Amino acid sequence: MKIATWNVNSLKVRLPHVLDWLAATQVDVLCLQETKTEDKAFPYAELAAAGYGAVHDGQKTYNGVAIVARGDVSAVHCGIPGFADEQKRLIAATVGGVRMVCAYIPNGQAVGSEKYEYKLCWLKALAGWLREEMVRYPKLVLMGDYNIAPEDRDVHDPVAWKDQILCSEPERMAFRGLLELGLSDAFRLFEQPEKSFSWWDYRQMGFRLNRGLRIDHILLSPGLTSLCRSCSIDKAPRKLERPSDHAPVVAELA
DNA sequence: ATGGCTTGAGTGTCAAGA
Repeated sequence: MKIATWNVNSLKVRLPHVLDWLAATQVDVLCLQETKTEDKAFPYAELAAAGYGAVHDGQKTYNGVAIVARGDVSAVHCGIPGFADEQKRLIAATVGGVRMVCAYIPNGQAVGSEKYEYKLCWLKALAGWLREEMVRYPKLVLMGDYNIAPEDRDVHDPVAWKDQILCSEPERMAFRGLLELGLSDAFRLFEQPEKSFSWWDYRQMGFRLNRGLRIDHILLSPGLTSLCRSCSIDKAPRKLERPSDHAPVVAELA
């Protein structure tokens, strides 16, 4: 089974890229973040024509998450149980016997800001819920836009980014907290090129100069880690006209 | 340079992203 995560930064704008990419890669499950659309405008028909079902939890303008998949999608759940949140940032569903959790973790804006506190609270609630969810579902994958670069090697300029948003120690501690639940970073199970990133700023030729961060991740429960055969970042869609600022991350499970 | 792009809202120009 081939699984992937992609922050598309508006599904309305990026739908042609998504459809082309699905056809080219033949992934079985694709988690989307920042659809920026309400459910009634979600392109269910276009995806169905391509052979994919979908579940979506969205809102106008901001956020919005979806799981696009071939085959049966069951036991759909939106949001973190017990954590009241207006923002549509998490959707979970079971596909092919695997629990797929698609998350758009808050950006945090600036260290010390109100949004930063919200981000840390959100991560704490996520970890608390996942601890139980992993018992219920031994085969679980958490994928999405984490808005955290876990280590300095995930940052093009670690000195400039030191203690900045996406790289601060409390954010990295929260990421390690997820690993301590038993989750593994699929990307780091394999040898990878140096300076591998999943997001590049639109400004200042960020992509051409490879000034990026690795903030999109696929984390696997122990029951899936042993089945993971590969994990990579596909930079091809980032090179297209009017790209998302994020590239998809793909993993293959036996 | 709290800037530099891009998106959605909505028709002015701003909020938000990362």
